[in-house]
Amino acid sequence: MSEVRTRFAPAPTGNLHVGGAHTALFAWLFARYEGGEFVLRIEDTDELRSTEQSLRAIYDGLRWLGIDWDEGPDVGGPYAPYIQSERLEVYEEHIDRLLDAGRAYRCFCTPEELEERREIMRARGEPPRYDGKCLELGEEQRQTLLAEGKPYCVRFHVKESGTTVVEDLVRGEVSFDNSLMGDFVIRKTSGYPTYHLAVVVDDHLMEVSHVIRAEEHLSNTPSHVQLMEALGFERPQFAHLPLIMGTDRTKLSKRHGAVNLLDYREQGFLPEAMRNFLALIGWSPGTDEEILDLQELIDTFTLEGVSKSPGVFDLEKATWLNGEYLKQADPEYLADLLEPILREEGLIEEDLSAERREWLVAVVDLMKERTRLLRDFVTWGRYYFTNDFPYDNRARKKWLRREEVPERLDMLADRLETLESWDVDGIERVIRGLADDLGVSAAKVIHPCRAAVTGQTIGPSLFHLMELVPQRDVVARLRRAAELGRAGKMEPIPEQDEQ
RNA sequence: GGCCCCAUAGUCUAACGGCUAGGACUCCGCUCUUUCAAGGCGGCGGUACGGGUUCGAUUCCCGUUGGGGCUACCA
Repeated sequence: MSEVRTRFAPAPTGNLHVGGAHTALFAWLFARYEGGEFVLRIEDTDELRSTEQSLRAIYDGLRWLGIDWDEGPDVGGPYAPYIQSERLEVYEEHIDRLLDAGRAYRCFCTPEELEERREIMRARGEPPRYDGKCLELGEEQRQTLLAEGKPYCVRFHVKESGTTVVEDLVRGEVSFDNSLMGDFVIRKTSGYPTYHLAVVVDDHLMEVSHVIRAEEHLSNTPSHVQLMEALGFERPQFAHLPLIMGTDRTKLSKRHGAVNLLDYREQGFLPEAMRNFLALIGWSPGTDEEILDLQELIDTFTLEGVSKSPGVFDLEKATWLNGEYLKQADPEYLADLLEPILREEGLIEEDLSAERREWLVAVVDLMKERTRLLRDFVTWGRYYFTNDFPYDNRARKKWLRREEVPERLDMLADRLETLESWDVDGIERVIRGLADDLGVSAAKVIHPCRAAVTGQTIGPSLFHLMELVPQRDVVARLRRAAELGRAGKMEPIPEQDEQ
């Protein structure tokens, strides 16, 4: 009775989007914090838009974030099945009960008629709700229409007066005027139940204790409550979460670009960072802590900490947070995540030898301090993997096009070519030695060398980075840059962004 | 239009009537360093507005404004 059971009940239409993931995360965290159960239920009562592919995307997305479910379509459970299209008889039964009790009735109005009448109501400035036409149907007319085989849907007859009060754990008491509600459809002409009927029946049958969902459902809740009352169900607790909005302050949707959770995996987000970031939209642990691992999230999550106002999905902050996670991450782990990405870019071979793998881990360890997304490894870190990298304009302007540079690069190439031990100390000795012999500061050699070897003016410690690039390649890069410089081919590229 | 929700810097948030409204992202400056997109230090910037209640309002009440959600045989 006091057991907490929450659920995430997505419609398998399209990808798991960020908003859905946010809702799922909160419902899951609450269940975990309370030591209760978390159920995954698939609401595919939209027969036309539901797809198998979408179902897989939901599984993938949730798993990626580290959200697991105690009961669900794939794992089963005591209240199976967990896919609504497989529970049709259950809904039918409840619809019949409402029909028998006179709380629901068959409606023969066609969509066209409905639309027409709604239009009229709108024109008159009235709320465009169902006018109750078929409620007035006499038994005889009903039988005739039925006998004619006229298609119908079933509508729930809402209370005509009074108010319905919803007790919400996030928002407090919210009341709705019953006279403003229209009789809504609970069984479509197709025979499928609508969301409103199915959600109410399933939450009851599956003994969901806390209905945690996004705020867009708050307005539907009085309808659900009336359905529960008519069916004699006990009310669950409700908690309506703030919506996630795009930067234009409307509900995050396809229009905003990347709303598919898994797109962020593609972009190089770590799941723990995305999870942490999502948790921070509309919730706060109440302290200044912002970087919270899974266990900390579970330990500190409460509904009291959930805010009422919607939050904007701030990609900048998500990226920063990801960078923080990257810094702290185990290089072996990051290398695992990076391998497929690098392979896809053609930057590493299919099978990594133990030695190559070790090298990759070293590259990751050196770079992770200053990356924010895994993808940064293939852009900023491209020079570790291939000699085919661009020279950015800063490198060109500051060093590579300068007159004295080519000669120095060649001298450095000559000395490095014969270096016996290709390691940090050896490399540093050669570079500083050349600077000494030239009577210039070390920086005057270091900077051009970095520009020639990486194409950039910034990056990790030069000596450490060079150690990870084959000696032969470094020498070749130095000579190539010298040659291009002399040929006047190191001028800044106009169309390239210079900052 | 109707109903419902919301309102602390550009963004995410803390403060649940009582210190100079705290933290984070972004931006800017300084600093360390061979470089910075990393580190360290610092700075700009906020209680939407108007009324109440109160000794005292970010906080409570009302209104205004603004934003959002719902208004489907989608969920």
